[in-house]
Amino acid sequence: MVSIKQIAQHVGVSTATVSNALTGKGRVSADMVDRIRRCADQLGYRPSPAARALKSGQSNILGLVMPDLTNPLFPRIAQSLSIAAEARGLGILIGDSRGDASRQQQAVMRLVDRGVDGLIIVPQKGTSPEAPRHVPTVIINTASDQRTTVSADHVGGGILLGAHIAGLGHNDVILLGGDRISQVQQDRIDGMTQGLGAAVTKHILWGKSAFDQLDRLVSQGATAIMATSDMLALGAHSALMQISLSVPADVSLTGFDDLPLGTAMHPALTTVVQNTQAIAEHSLDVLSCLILDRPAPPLGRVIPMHLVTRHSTAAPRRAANS
Amino acid sequence: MVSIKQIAQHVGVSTATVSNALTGKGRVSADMVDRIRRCADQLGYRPSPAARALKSGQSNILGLVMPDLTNPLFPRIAQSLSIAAEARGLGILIGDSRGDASRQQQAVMRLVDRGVDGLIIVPQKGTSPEAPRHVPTVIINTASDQRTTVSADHVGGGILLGAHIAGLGHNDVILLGGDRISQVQQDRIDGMTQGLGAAVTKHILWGKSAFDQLDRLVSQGATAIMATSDMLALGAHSALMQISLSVPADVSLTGFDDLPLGTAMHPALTTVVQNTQAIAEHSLDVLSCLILDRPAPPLGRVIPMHLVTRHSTAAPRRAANS
DNA sequence: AATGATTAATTAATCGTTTAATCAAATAAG
DNA sequence: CTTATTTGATTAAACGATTAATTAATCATT
Repeated sequence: MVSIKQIAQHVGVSTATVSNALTGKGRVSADMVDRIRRCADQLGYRPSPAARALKSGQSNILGLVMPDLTNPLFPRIAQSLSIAAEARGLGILIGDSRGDASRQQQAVMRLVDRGVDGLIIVPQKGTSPEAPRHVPTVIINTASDQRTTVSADHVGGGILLGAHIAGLGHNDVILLGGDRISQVQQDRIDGMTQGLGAAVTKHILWGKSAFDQLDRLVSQGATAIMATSDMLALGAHSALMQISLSVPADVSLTGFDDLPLGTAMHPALTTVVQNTQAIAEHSLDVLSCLILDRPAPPLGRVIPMHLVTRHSTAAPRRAANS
Repeated sequence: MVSIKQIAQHVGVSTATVSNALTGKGRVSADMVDRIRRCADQLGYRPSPAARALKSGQSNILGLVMPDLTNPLFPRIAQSLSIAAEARGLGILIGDSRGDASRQQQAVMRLVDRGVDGLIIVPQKGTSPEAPRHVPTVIINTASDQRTTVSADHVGGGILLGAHIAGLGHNDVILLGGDRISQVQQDRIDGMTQGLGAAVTKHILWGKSAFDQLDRLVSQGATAIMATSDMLALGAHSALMQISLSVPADVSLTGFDDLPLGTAMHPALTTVVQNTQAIAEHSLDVLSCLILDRPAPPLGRVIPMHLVTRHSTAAPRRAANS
């Protein structure tokens, strides 16, 4: 590999001058800069990241810890972060926390040992990851998580959906959660509850076993099902079809997150999107400030979600119990 | 941060001795090793990756370039790679090639500039990424791609599915591809064609507009639809339901890749899984050899796929045209 | 007891880059 | 014409770890 030393030799100056010329610091005459630049890219010089990291104490690399990636939302966040990081000249080292909290902790440690400048953690549901004191960290979870610096407004998203469903005239609704240990899902349920308003009857069910109760509840008058994720909504849709109920004619259905499958299924799913781009940008803004020890990064910011109305929701066939 | 130098000072020896004691090289007395070890973890010493990388010329970091992550299979590969890499003491730096070939090329360059020891590239469909001469690279694509060192056996997977469908007695089948530019999908189609055998009538359709033709082809006698991905299969399923055809009673349906949505939908999708774990392991084996300049890494290996029979396939209602 | 072999530690150089301190030459000011 | 000041470069140290070469001390051998 060609180093600054070789350039120095070629041009006949000291390495310090080469460094100064290339980084634009110190005093170097204009035409010397020119000669050095020319020589550098003629020789195909690429600065050594290791040497820079060693000298500066900064790797320009961030660690990203993600939960099990089966949920297609996480890759989207990862991608947004990757794009945003790249724009800031930062690299992203991935760490998988697959499964339990202890592995998550291990992943954090490994990344720190690799010399990352900062960490972005999307916690396992129900866990509280801890980063070493001296490593700047941003946690992306949900607003009601006290430690969180950045998150989508899951409650707000729920409100949007709830208001939409209530606005269509539904007044007996099933709320479907996947795992009650997840604070995100709790917040979504809370939001939906708020959005629906006090007048609407609500049945909150958790887990896949809930599918079995759909039949009974619908026959007792429920006219809409609101799931805490698109995937769950797909499952509910399948369950409904088994008992010959159609969406949205018999039952309206909503999801969360706007996954690709939401447009692949029929009817296309009414759902709520989070602006992963904005979350990524803001996470990095905060993290950059923390790393540079800059004052008062705007903490606890919440990124609004947006309603995507498609064809899985409609007015109820007739008012059920009122 | 605590360095080797501070330990040396504490214990009252030279840094060389500390280094030797900690790495187990050179000559150090047993109890000196003990004292140094003790002091090291009392002070909370963590070796500097930057310094090591500078001295050794190896970063122990691999670059992973992935196409647009909307396809949920890629995260799964990323996760498998991440786990396999970790077991080998390697880190993974991600690069997003979102969209076009030129960005993919940029992503490769950026990773190389960050000093990765090697690259793993999952190419954009229809592109030929190039890594700089001196950077060991493994490409994960499909066996018919000449440059590829590792891949799932997409043709074999297709054969498995084709044989399964033919074995059930179907003899008029629709093959559904998403994008004909993708070599992977071409191979899958080829495999399915082979697996079905010469006696079966095949209609090959590409793209989402193909959904419109399903009605006609089925009424003309087609009894099964085989898609090149689970997502596409979900789309087909929705299209079928719109024209009141049920799966598998009226039409059998198969996918590819065993995505989570395959079990969320009803009936659960018959599909084919790739062993991402094995692909990851083998990729890293090959890459490690290339990096260490070891001889003859087993090239062009193909990892078999496995059939997952669920409830979206059944014997045709009655033999259509024979 | 003198020589050689072995053991345990140290010295010093190195990886590639940055940067504070220094220096010589040229220019400006008195 | 001497004294400041500015300019453009160099020297040398530093970042943290590794390692070949070296030295000093211990032990065994004849």
